[in-house]
Amino acid sequence: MELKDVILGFLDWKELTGYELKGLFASLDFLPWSGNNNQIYTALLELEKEGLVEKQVIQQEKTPAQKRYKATAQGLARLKEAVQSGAVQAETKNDFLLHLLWSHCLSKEELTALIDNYQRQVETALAMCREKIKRDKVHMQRSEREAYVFDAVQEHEALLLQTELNWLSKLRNGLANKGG
Amino acid sequence: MELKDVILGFLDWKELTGYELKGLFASLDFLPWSGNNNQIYTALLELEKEGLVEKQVIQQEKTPAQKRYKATAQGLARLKEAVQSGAVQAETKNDFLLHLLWSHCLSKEELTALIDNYQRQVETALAMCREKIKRDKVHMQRSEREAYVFDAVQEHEALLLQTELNWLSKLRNGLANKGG
DNA sequence: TTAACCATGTAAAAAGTTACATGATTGT
DNA sequence: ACAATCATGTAACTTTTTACATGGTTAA
Repeated sequence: MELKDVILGFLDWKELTGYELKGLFASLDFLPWSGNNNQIYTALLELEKEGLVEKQVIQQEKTPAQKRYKATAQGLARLKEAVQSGAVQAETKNDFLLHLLWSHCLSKEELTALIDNYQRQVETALAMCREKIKRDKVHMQRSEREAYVFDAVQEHEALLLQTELNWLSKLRNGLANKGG
Repeated sequence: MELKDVILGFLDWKELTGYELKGLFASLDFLPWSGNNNQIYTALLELEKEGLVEKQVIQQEKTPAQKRYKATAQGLARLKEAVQSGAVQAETKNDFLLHLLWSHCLSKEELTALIDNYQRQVETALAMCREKIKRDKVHMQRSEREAYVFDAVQEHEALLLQTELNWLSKLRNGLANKGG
């Protein structure tokens, strides 16, 4: 599933401007695009050229004009196709694993410090993740099912962080039991 | 930690050619670079220019000449710095989450089929992952500690896949309990 | 007055993938 | 014959990020 398909999903859910889409990409951590201007605005132009979205220009008194987009029928058709296509296997970039891989060059104390630091970092990330889920205003809830699914998607990240902490704890114990 | 640091780690462990490095990047799933020619050979040239690695050209009778690299003292110093620097928070690209996010456009049966397919895919990936760990010949074991750490790094991926299956199971139950 | 918000777009740079280019050897 | 392995490197392309460019409003 590429960026344009995800945007299509948002524009099927709600009429949105490029600026609002940027906000969504910035606030939803499970979206693997930064949502910078270049990505969003060029994607919208392309989607429009392909007839998958249509826009409505709204002139405002004090703030600049808005281009409010929504998905067309063809857009929705393409979205459904994308949703039903096979998912690409998830891939994780875990920088800490690389640090650990070459930790041979560290003393026992240095290695312990490395693990301690990372554990604190993950704990913080988990706390922030849970905080965000709580006070997040974005909710896809056109149906009870959609609301449930959206929660599951958001909880996914917290689960990964908790798994990381469990793995770290096991690593720490394993290293301690090996002695100095 | 960038590509050059990881290569430095390998060349501190063992003298290797670009070709052999390519093989390592292809076989170790936790390395977030494909290890294509462009990446490896240009990285090696740069590392050499910076004095972080040095090479030994070995002429062979039948196969092309080898350039066998190893890390220098400065290279090792840079590696240790990189290892001790703060790790970047892990980031996951999970395509299935995006499919799920817009699954609103699917019927109950279509959604179930989507989840079924993905579950089978993850089960296969987990089986392959475990297989690979078993028959893998690459082992960093300059010390007992390093061997332990290497195992932990390899197990990390299997743990993530198992977590994905647990999460899927919970999702499936949750959707079933909501009724049709 | 300084920063954040609103609102859209383009240009340049960096990172990553795929393809091109060469060429002998070994196994099926 | 055909594919795979060994061995190195470059060129073209795609994707992603960062920076440029503009400019009014609102709140601390």
